[in-house]
Amino acid sequence: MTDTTTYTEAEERIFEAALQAFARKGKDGARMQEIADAAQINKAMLHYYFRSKDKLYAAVFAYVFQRFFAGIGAAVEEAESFEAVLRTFITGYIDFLKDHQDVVRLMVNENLSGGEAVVQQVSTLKSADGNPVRALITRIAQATKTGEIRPVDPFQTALTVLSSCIFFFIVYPTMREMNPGVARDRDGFLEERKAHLIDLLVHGLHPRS
Amino acid sequence: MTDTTTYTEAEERIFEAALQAFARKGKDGARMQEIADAAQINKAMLHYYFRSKDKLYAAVFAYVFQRFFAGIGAAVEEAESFEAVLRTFITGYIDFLKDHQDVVRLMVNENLSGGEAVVQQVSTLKSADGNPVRALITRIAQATKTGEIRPVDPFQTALTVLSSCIFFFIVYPTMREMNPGVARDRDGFLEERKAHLIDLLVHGLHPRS
DNA sequence: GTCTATATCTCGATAGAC
DNA sequence: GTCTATCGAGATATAGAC
Repeated sequence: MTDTTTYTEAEERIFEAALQAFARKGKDGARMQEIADAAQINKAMLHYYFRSKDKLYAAVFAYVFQRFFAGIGAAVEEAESFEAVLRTFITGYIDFLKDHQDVVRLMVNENLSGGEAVVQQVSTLKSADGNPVRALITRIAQATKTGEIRPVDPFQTALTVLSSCIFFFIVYPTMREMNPGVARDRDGFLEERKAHLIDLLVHGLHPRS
Repeated sequence: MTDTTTYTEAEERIFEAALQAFARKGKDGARMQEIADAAQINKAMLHYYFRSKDKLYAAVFAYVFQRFFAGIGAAVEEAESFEAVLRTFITGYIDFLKDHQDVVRLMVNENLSGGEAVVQQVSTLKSADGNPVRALITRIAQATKTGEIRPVDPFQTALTVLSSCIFFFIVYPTMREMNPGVARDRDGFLEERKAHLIDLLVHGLHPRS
């Protein structure tokens, strides 16, 4: 189930509709009928194309999982100084998340309900040796050895960076309610967020006497 | 629906069972039957006590919402230096989250499905003037003015601190899969996490020339 | 207050005509 | 490939005996 999988026009619409439904209501909460409606297709055709709800979910999740980590990978590649890595990563990943919010929601939903689908997908990353999280961790470890940054735990640091970028999109409804300014100028807030995170992490990781 | 609400013994059991079910499978995915079973009660009694699934969910969410922010509040109070605030908050809040993982899951689930229940609850915090997130933000703003820390955006900083503490618990299944060491010694990992976050943030916020 | 039995509805899935 | 009609499982909710 790689990225090379191709779909017909109808299947594409189903896919997008299913992603949106599963992301908002989870695997159990989503309804085949609403997916069919959103895809402008008959409900019977949904089963004709994807056999069952489980199979549809599995296909959508596999797609989302690859996307989620591809977004990370694209941001780590090709950067010289570690500060440039940090800058590129934070900017690139927040932009990616902004454009793929359903991807985040589905990933989180899957984790909340146990994450059984995650298990199989993780092995995909390992075997391909293209795990972008590991790439980020390795890059951090490298920078601690060269003295480019303070001696920090690479795994913890990577987790902190990811947390700080992703969490906002998860709790956006609460954020919006507590600080209406966030909703009034969402893009502006996200630009501020990038700057804040780069500033905080560069200072937090900078070597000291 | 304040904390002063009292419940009978049976209602307490229902409450705990419902929290667990809603947290793992969401409002739609959770089943009244499984809640009844877990509460060691007849399914009809569930409706006798709480009328409907919607009302049960509303009651559980209100309880969880208060708990979630009370956990933040308890950690901000009574600390002298800002570094002490940071230390107390991170230690206290991670410990709180560790002991109330279903609270996190339910909060996130609600946000993923639109967060309609959040709207009413936020007004509760505002009117009571006991919004602990605002307290944290105020404390950060204060520290920037006295020069105790660098001039940073208080809202962004508070969001970063919360993100870094909470996110791990949301994506734990994925973490465990990518780094089995996390599952082998969970408590140890969380102690490391506290130390890492305190270290990173203290350095990141420390005033510089 | 407690439980059994059941009404009512909704969902996933399929049969079968076209 | 496409659609209508429907089956059967399982869900919420309630009626009514005790």
